[in-house]
Amino acid sequence: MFPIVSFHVHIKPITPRFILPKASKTIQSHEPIIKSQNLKSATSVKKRRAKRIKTLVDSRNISSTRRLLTYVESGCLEDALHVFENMSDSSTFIWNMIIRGLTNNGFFQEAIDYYHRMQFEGVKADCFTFPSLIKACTAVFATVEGQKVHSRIIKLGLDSDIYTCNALILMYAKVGYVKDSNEIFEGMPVKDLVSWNSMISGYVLAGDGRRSLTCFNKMQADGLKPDRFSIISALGACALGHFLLNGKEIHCQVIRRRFQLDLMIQTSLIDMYGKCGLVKYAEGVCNSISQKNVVVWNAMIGTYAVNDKSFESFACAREMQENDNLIPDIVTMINLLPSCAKLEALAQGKAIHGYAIRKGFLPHLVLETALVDMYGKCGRLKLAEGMFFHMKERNLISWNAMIAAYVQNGRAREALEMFQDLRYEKFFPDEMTFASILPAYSEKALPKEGMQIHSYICKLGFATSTFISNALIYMYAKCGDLQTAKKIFDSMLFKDLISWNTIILAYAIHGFGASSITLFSKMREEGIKPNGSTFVSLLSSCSVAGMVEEGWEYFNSMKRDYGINPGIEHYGCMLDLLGRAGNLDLAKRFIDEMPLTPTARIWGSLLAASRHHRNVELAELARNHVLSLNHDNTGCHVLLSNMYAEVGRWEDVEQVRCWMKNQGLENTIGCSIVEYNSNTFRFTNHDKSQIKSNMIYEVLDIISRKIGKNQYVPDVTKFKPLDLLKKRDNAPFCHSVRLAISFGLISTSVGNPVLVRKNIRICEDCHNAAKKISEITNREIVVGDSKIYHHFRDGRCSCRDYW
DNA sequence: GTAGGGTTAG
Repeated sequence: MFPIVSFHVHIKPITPRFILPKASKTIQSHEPIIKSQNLKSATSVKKRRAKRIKTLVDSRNISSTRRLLTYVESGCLEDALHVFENMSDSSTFIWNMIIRGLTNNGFFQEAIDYYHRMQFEGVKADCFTFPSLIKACTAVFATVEGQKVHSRIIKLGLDSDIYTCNALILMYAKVGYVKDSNEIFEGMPVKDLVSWNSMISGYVLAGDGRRSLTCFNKMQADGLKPDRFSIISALGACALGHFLLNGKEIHCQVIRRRFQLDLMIQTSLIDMYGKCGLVKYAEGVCNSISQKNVVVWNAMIGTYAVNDKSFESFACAREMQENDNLIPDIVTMINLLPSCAKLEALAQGKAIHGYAIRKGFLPHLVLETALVDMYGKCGRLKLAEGMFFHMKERNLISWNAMIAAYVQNGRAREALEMFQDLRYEKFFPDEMTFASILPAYSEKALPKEGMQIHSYICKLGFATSTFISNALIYMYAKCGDLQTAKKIFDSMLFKDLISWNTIILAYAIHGFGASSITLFSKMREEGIKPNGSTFVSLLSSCSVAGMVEEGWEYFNSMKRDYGINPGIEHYGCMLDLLGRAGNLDLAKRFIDEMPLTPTARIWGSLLAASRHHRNVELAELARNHVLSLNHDNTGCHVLLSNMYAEVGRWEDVEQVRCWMKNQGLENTIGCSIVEYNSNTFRFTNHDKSQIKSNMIYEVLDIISRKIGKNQYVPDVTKFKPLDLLKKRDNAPFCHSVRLAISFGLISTSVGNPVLVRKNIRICEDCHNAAKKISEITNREIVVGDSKIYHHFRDGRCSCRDYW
């Protein structure tokens, strides 16, 4: 398939979830990603042509002005500049020539600089100067410069010049001031087809597909016939807003107007169908093109990529090289990288990176951002960081990619720091930023911090977005504020499947299984069809709330009633349920018989069940499987080590600890946090650093005496004296959760629940203590551990003592 | 003798 050549790329073994139904779609490991002949850079045709023209022009006796014009028109910029700098004449005409030459050859800032020089030298700009100059300002997003130029145009009385206005329309739309574009457009005394096309295209540039189409229709109502430019832009609008019906209408128009052989229109049609999710239609258009160019192929590769057809996108890239002998370009790379990310095909991704370096594609803002994204999604955070921090130029999208990479790799702290840093840059967060950062808040924050980010979202006007609301529901639920999560859900104008899945999961996290099931019924009543994720939410809910029978019923109904094949996540939830029921043999058999390869999560679930039912042998087996999968899940090892300690197998404890040390794995330091007066208070075990420390310990002492201080210390007779000492150092009496609960009890008013968040799972001793504390203090205590929320009330916990 | 609108991209 694709890029690169000088070495063969091997794709990593693909886990079952990535195998497509058709076996023919697999990538052959012996196939290089990019063919070798494509590595040879195309000899510079342009340079040779320029040389020819120069020889021709030099041999003739023509004026400098004519010579300048010829050089500019043939792209011989160096020669043009040389002639220009040696000319004695300094007319507006020759300045216009040089500004146009610079702009058309991509030297935008230089074009602006020459305009300044022109002003400095007192040469008056005219209506021919501005279109090229504005184009240059647009290209480099020189908003302020563009506005100054606009004032100058008004002063010179050129603001009704049709060419200049058309250029201004595009400039304002591209730099984010589409209202100004519209004002210019509406104020034009005479509009031509280009003016309409500029406005249609301007709305697309501004991301407003709906207004673009309105403009397209208005133009026709005004009696103007759309040309190929109008159609290409209008198709862009349909692609942007996923307006399939409008897109199809335009396709009909294309056929009626006999535009169907226009390659650019065909490309736009592929893109439109691709973005609207109609892959078959896109393929149809693509197949009808006899002479495809790279852009057509790229549009098709992009279509497959956005429609989750990663293998097809690779196959398409191969076909482009093998059948059409075309060389992949930067856009090909950019379109393929998401497919690498989807398949976690790191080798392919690296091969593309290597190819890009060899071809001299880097540095390139979009390509580098796509690489950050790919490395992040393939779990290579270091590579993503290396890419991002070495980028010469970054925009909001690159920042979003890096923030998302941190979040996806469990580094919420770094993600939050980056989000703070963003404020020091010239960027304002957009929808994507919030969608990426909210999971980090879900991981780390408490309700007040969550509310702060929520109000920031409202301030920037993103609160009505379904996309963002879904992320907010999850964040509030994970922060412990289920009520606000539900409030947001209820107030949403448009709820999609993800909204329903999220609210069902929200209740699952808090152990309210019955509510999850009620919500599922409501969802069905509203005609929303569940998907695989819905069942992950539902089965988790059944598992957390101990609803074993209901869980089995939903698991069986997936395939039977909804045609959904259970995935590894569903098997994981069922295993949690079996673990809760206590039949470990059945759980083990369930793993042996399941049709998918067990993952670390599956073995982790068995390990948790073994811990709960004190089966050390099975726990060892589960941990060995986790080890064989090369998974660095610290929790598994700590769990086993604790089990060994509980039965007094101290040598084994030491062995696990030593092994962890050798592997460079550190035991996560447990900490619990409580919010009080908008401040977050953090406690570690035996913490005495808080201001109210004395009071906290006094309260803890009173409580402990009431619930029986030694009641939950494991049987000490099993311990060796030295180990007993060690154990006492870490006595559950002073565990961070209890310190946090004590602090919560004295700092919150009676009647309100005490909310504590913990970074690791709650231990059995503290779980028992929390139940007792809720009983004797008559307070609701809510402890969110790394997986679920425990609601302690009247001596009972919502998890029914299984977690 | 000069100028403006278009395809694929995170």
